[in-house]
Amino acid sequence: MARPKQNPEDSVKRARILDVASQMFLEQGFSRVSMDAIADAAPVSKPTLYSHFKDKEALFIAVVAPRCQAMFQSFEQGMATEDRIEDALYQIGIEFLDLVLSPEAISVHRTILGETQTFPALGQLFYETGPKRSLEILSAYLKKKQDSGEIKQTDPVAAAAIFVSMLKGYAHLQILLGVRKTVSQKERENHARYVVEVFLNGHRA
Amino acid sequence: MARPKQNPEDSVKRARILDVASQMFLEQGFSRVSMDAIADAAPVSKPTLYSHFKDKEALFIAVVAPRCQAMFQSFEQGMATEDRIEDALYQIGIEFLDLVLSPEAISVHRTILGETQTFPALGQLFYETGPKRSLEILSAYLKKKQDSGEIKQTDPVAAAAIFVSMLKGYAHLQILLGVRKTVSQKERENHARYVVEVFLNGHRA
DNA sequence: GTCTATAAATGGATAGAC
DNA sequence: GTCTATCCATTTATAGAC
Repeated sequence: MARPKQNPEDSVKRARILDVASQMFLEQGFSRVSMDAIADAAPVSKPTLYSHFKDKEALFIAVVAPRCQAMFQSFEQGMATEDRIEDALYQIGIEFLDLVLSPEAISVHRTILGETQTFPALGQLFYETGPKRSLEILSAYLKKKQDSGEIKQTDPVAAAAIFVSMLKGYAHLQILLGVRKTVSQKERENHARYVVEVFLNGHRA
Repeated sequence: MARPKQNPEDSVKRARILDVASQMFLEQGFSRVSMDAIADAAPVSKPTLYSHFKDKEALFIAVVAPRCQAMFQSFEQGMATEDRIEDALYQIGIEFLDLVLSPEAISVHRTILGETQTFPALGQLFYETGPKRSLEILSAYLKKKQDSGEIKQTDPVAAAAIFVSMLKGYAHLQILLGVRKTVSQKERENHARYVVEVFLNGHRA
């Protein structure tokens, strides 16, 4: 973990390694990518590779962990809008869909699921920096709206979970499974609108 | 694919191979399991292994494909009940949860997601024998209820998708990620009840 | 830190005897 | 079909020169 030295050349190579390793791991999964292939693509020699990362597992974690952190940050910000609840939920919905349907997020999601058995800590990390954070933020928002009487008093966490689950819907699964490639902007909008409607009908005060 | 011969000994070994390969693949994923390990665990020699299955990929498909088919059959049957729609949806919900939260289904789901890049056909197969079938059956049911005026006229496929997505909820993701191990019967019942309520409120005629 | 070269182990797959 | 034994490519990881 500690950077080997202060040589500026280091960080360049280290960055290159992380870059290609990231791409390859997220594309092919942990087991199917060899350290040789990473070294060749970086391009650095294998001893250099091993001077930066203790072993293959360390490199994998160094690649995937920051992705988990970064991915959900954009989502956390767009939550502060003070519109009518219909508009706010719709906006949240669109942003959430843009996030979880992005090729980046799909790759991370798929890769982590595939290696959950091997790296249990990674599944935990992903969940806590991603889905769990989203749930906390959204449920806090819903709680506020419950207290102000705009929606019915129910378990805000359960409500948030159901909202997010509806949003993901079948499209997310289809893309994860490779059955379809993209979801058009128009589809996202229609879906988000529909979800907000069902959700609000189910939680009217 | 063609059975090598009619020797009764064959099918026994073949079954043993499929049995241990199934367990190992679903536990560890494709890449992490070696043909050596399978042969050792069966236990058969490697040439025997290769006499039954052309190569590792063929064995993997022979293991996973039937699981996809089998898993969802139980679900398809419980659909014919003629209760009030509240009760029917609740019953469908419970059965669906029992299916997708079972260790078996979780293993299959996780394994296939992990290997989707490598075996695109498998993702397709899983989707079509599993989620797609469920969607078709449920949406046909909802269509009937729409035509009889019990619920609002909307796109029945979208409605079915949203219902199933709510059912899976966060519990499914948490288990896939290894964050939690089980969901108690009581939790399933509460969740299903809540989902049915939200769904019906959102689709009242 | 970086390289070339290689160690040591394991992977998938097969030859040839029975 | 089944076995023992083995081939050959590839894997992770390191030694030793610069």
